[in-house]
Amino acid sequence: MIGSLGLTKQRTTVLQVIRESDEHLTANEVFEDARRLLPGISFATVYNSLRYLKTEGHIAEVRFGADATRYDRKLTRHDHAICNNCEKLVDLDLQIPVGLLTEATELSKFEAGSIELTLRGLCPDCRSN
Amino acid sequence: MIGSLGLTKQRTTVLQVIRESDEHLTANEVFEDARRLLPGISFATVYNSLRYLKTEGHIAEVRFGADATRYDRKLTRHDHAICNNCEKLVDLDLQIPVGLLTEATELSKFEAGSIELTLRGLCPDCRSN
DNA sequence: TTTATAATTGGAATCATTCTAAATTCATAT
DNA sequence: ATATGAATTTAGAATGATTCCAATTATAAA
Repeated sequence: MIGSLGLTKQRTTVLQVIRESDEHLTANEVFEDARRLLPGISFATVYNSLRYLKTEGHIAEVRFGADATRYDRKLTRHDHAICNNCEKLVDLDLQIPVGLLTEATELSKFEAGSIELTLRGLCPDCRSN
Repeated sequence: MIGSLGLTKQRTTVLQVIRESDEHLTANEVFEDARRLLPGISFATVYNSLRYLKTEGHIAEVRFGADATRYDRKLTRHDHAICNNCEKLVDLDLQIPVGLLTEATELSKFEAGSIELTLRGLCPDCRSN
């Protein structure tokens, strides 16, 4: 380990890949990119690292629709818009009214962790076609 | 077909199973229940029926976290709360302010379809333990 | 250094879902 | 009623994402 924080070079590489990408990468895409930086890295390690980085709060997991889980460097709260046609996923920063959060907490009786809004519709590309 | 609407007895059975359940069932759970009502039904047909019923708008699909897709009889817009600990998923009816929808549409440049809010946190059971 | 603990590896295993090809059922026009 | 073509169902194989496992290697602590 490096710096006694559990950040091995494999994990660091996986984290770097996610941080340097603007996309929401799948585990497979992370694997391909990571292998370019660290040729010997195995698929299992990528999965292990993703799990580790997620529980440590370094990355976030996004999953919508039918396809694979995607990973995201963005750690601040944010929302999503997903295209019903091409499945494109974009980030969105909305200001969620406090009242909505309290209402959600009261109705559900949950102890609130995070709140997130998802807009589904047609992305600009799919609108025009 | 029955009534020329594509509602075969297999599809009707699948729909009935979903309508009679209070839970968000996985395809596998739907299969098990459907087989009790219609012993010969196959797994593939359950999947076919789910896809059909979904595109026809008779059921809704819910997917969060890592596990399998779940199906839902509820057709009106609604929100969700998910437990970070036990993954329990509950329905929630919130009134989403119009301003939030317009803001989301403007920022994303999407043509709005639906909007949905997700609260993550600890469910009542997991809170107390 | 030895020793214990944690991480990595490659491959096998699992699980959800889709595909395929053959058999069956259905809708429609005769 | 019957023939014909289209849609549906079926069983099982195939795929794809993810996890598990046992063996090896690296790391941290004594």
